[in-house]
Amino acid sequence: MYYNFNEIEKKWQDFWAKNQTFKATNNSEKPKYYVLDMFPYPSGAGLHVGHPLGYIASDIYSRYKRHKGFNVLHPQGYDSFGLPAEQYAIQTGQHPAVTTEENIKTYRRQLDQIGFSFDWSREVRTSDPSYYKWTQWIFIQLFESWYNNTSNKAEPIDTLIAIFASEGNANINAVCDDHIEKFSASDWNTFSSEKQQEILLKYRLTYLAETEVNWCPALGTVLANDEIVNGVSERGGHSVVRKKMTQWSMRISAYAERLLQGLNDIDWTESLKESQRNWIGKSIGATVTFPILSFPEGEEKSDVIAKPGYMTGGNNAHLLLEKAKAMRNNPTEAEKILWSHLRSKGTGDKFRQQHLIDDFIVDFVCLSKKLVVEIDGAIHDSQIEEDALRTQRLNDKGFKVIRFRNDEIFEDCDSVLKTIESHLKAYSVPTSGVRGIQVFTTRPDTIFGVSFMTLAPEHDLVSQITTPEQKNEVEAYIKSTAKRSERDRMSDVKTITGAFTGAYAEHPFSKEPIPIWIGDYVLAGYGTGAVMSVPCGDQRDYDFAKHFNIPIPNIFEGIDISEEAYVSKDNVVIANSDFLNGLSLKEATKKVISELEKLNQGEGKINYRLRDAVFSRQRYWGEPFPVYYVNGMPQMIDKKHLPIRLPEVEKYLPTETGEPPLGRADIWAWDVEQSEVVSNQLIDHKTVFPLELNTMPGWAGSSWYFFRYMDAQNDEAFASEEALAYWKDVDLYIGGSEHATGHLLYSRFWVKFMKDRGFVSIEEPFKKLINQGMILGTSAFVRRVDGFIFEKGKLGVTAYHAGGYDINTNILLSNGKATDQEYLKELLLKFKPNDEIALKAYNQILENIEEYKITIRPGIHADVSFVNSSDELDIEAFINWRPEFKDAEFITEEDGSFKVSREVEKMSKSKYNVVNPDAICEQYGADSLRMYEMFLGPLEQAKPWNTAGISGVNGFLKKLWKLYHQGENGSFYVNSSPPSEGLGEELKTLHRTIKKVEEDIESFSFNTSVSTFMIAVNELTALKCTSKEILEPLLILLSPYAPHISEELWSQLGHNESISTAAFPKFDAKYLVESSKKYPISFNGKVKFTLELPMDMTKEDIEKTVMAHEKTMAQLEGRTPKKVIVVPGKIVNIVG
RNA sequence: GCUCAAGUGGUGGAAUUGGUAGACACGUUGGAUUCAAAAUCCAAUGUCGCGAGACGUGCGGGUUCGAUUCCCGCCUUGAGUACCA
Repeated sequence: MYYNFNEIEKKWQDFWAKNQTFKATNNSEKPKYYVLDMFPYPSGAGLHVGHPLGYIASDIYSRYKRHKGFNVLHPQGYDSFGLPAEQYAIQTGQHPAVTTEENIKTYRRQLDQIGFSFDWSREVRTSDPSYYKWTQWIFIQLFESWYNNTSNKAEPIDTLIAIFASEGNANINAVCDDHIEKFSASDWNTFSSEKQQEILLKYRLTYLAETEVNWCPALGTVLANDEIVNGVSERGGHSVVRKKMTQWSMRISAYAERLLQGLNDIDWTESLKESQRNWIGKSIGATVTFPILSFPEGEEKSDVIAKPGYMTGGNNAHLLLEKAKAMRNNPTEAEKILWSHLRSKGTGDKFRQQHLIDDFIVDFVCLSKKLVVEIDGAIHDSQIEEDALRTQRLNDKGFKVIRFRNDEIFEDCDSVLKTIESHLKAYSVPTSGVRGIQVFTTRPDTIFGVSFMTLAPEHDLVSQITTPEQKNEVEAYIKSTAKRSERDRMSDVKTITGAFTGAYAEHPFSKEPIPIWIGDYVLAGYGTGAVMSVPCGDQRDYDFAKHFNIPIPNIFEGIDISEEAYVSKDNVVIANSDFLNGLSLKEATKKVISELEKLNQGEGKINYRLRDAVFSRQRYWGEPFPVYYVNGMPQMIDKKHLPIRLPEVEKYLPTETGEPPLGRADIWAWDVEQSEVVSNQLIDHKTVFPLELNTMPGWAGSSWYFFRYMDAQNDEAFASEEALAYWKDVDLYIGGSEHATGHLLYSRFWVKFMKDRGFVSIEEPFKKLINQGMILGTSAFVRRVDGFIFEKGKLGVTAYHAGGYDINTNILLSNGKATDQEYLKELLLKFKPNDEIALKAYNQILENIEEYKITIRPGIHADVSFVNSSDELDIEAFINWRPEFKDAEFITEEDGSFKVSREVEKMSKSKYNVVNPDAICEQYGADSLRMYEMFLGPLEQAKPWNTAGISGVNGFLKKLWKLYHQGENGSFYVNSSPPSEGLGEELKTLHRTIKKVEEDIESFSFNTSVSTFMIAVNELTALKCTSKEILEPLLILLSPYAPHISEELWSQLGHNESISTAAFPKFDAKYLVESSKKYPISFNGKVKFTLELPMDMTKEDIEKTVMAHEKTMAQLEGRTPKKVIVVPGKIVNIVG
């Protein structure tokens, strides 16, 4: 009987499926263990050998844990919403559900043939309505929650509404939008429902907000940063513009600190934690507000006008403006007098008269300092209450109101003006940053080193502050940077660009004017989109200042900044900084923050880089939102009507008007009376309303799927309380590091949220996480003579230069020829360059040809399936595949073979180096594939695939089979005789193997345990071991790695039950006790010979024996050693 | 630039606490078996050297009786990140 792996593997895969061998139960006496693989997307291309690496590792661990007596949950499913299926649908018109179903079938077939111990009864698919019902449900929970900073957790929105109704929002300490107006309880209660909803949206954990996106009009879609190359879309090369869109966002920033702190409690690799830490990007510093000194062109462009929201808007404002104009033309006497003093910057600041603010026409206003001056006639005495309300409203808008009586102006206009001037002077910039430039800095101590400000070109203020003289330059600059993607702008450090706005800000302390520049090294999305530039302390600011000839004041004592900025935070002593002189970084920081707070121009602040996550996608193939709109306000559909199913559309493209694909659906409106989705034609905005047209992003479904596996069929809840309480969290999670800042951060966020709201009891989803390294492909290249490259000088050392020239030939060189210098020189003579300059260089090179190394380019990718393990190309197959080489000249090796050159690259279709596991399973079997993938090297390390090596593990399995088939004609033979004295060596081998394999699995060092099995089988084969006492436990050790052959031999040993739950053999150290040790005897640390001595020999005896040995004498040649070091059980070293 | 890994034969890699560097495989070479091939088995295989021997874990130092392992400096490669103000 020979080892027929195809038959055996099929047999046991069927057996496992039929008997549901790996079904996990939700209640068990055994301890639980949850092993999870990262959610696969079922792509159309199927699996290549790189994909199963992590699955094999997790499967080995799962099987091992079962042997160790755990109730193991090891599920699998599909993250089946996603772009590729949608792209395919757009191209072919096929419904993504159909292609997804097909792809899943392929995946399942491929996974099954590798023999994974998944509990398929718990399979989930994110695109299945019974699954996304719960994704929608969680979305609603997020919508109905807010983050209470005081309790430091998410709470139901009802608690917030209750507070608003009883005390307004003054004392709320919540994570919310910036610049929320203050309101009282009575305000709240008089607000319209829309107004209340609008306010609540600013507090909800998922909310609608305007977000800037990369919009590609031609594709009708939003692109990610890395989908844009050189300012145009990667696909198609269409132009991309930055556009504001209203989209759902997730307030993940609320959890920044907890996401950061949580990293300390989980067993992940340091590098992974580090990238999450960087992503969260906590920095401690201060916000500083720099007032803007000049609003050229008057303040018409100030935010009062720029944000029409400040007016009542529409018809009303239009009427009021007319009225204001009339009032302006008919001033009262007092107004006339005061205006004569205020106009034309009589007080130093520009005033306007009869100006419209909100619903009010105020007498005089200085917009830049937010000061309203009202003159009250006699009539005002009778409307004190109305005036108080008016003042209150204006205050809410940030204006200060001062009132004078008519007679005050008539009697003592000077003192009136003085009062006004003192108010103008006292005006301090509100910290909201509305009237100044707000920046965040981690180095507030360097504030006296500020010599300019830099705004991101997209900053809102830019258009408002730019002077007419600078307008052209600034606009041209903005235009030129808009073309560069965020990534381009950030990676290109060398090109320094920028423009001066003509405006100045005021230094908070020195009151000096500071020029305001714009530069694309400042990014709008980070911090406040503005920087206080300290050229002496920041290299980017330094380079910018040098480039534009901006002064570089030095504020560091004893530091030379003539060549570069002093960016170090060590040994800082502040100088030239007024009240900060002589202070250290720490002292100065503390001092400056307290001074800023006194001025109301800044405060200490902790900043996080983590931005709220955009949650809308303009796609078809994703979860629909359970949301409809009433008067533009989003409404959640009641949980009991979920799921809201994805509607049918006739095409998967955006609509002609640029709406997402769901805009094409005919039946996509919500009837609140019937509680069902109905035809769009019925929309009347009374009982039938439009539904949300965006869908959810890929990470929605994958942020909580690990809970669904605990109770995958549950209709009543995303998982039952019992299941959640039993399985708790994932004990071991294996997957790629590419999810470091996406999936792994978002899931942690959702889990923390779900814990806050009491839906789950855990704070972190993944206790231990391992990244498997990528398996790389070994590409094959057919080398074509298309030019020569010359390298001169010491290769590998710094000094060498390369040159070369191109030619066009259809000559293909076998790799041996292509690397043969003599041959290449011959070839060189045949192909002279055409142009004169190259010819001259060519002749020079020929004269000194010995000094050069000639190379040619790698060549053309050949499909690896045409190449055998000795790198020989099947020329015929190659020509059939690439007919353009039909007439090519193939220069072979001396023996007539044609060799390719090899290079390690990412495994990818486009590089023709993909190896399909199907072919491997067919030729060598799943057990060989499993063992070989592990044998390749450490799990976490990237390594190249080379199919040739698989014959080694395949040979091992054959050898193993033989070990159990030492009977006549290779029949099964295992001897169950009791252990005898002769079993000593065999027991030693067994127990050494048990020890090593157990240690290796526990430390995820699977590659070394494969070697251990090989050694064990080699030894047992040499010992001709046939004893059941040895061979039976050996199978259990092996079964996690090679489950099929283990099951087969296990059943041949007479077992009727699967090997999968057999208890793991117990290691017994007594079998490994050695009586003697072969000591390496070294002289000055170099081993010269070995000497076998008893283990129990004392140090002194060892020394004596060694010194007396003839080989020692020979080594010493009569010298007397200075010292003899004896480490019992280890080594002897003789010095001297 | 920063952060984190990693540099060991022709190749993948091993050496878990400082103690015989190169386990285990692949490949290569030679041999056996075979009509032949596949498969299988045996032997050799770090480099230089006929040999004794010398040299060898990216490079340069250091600590130590002894360093792939620890320390300092540098170089290279890979991954992540992106001027985070």
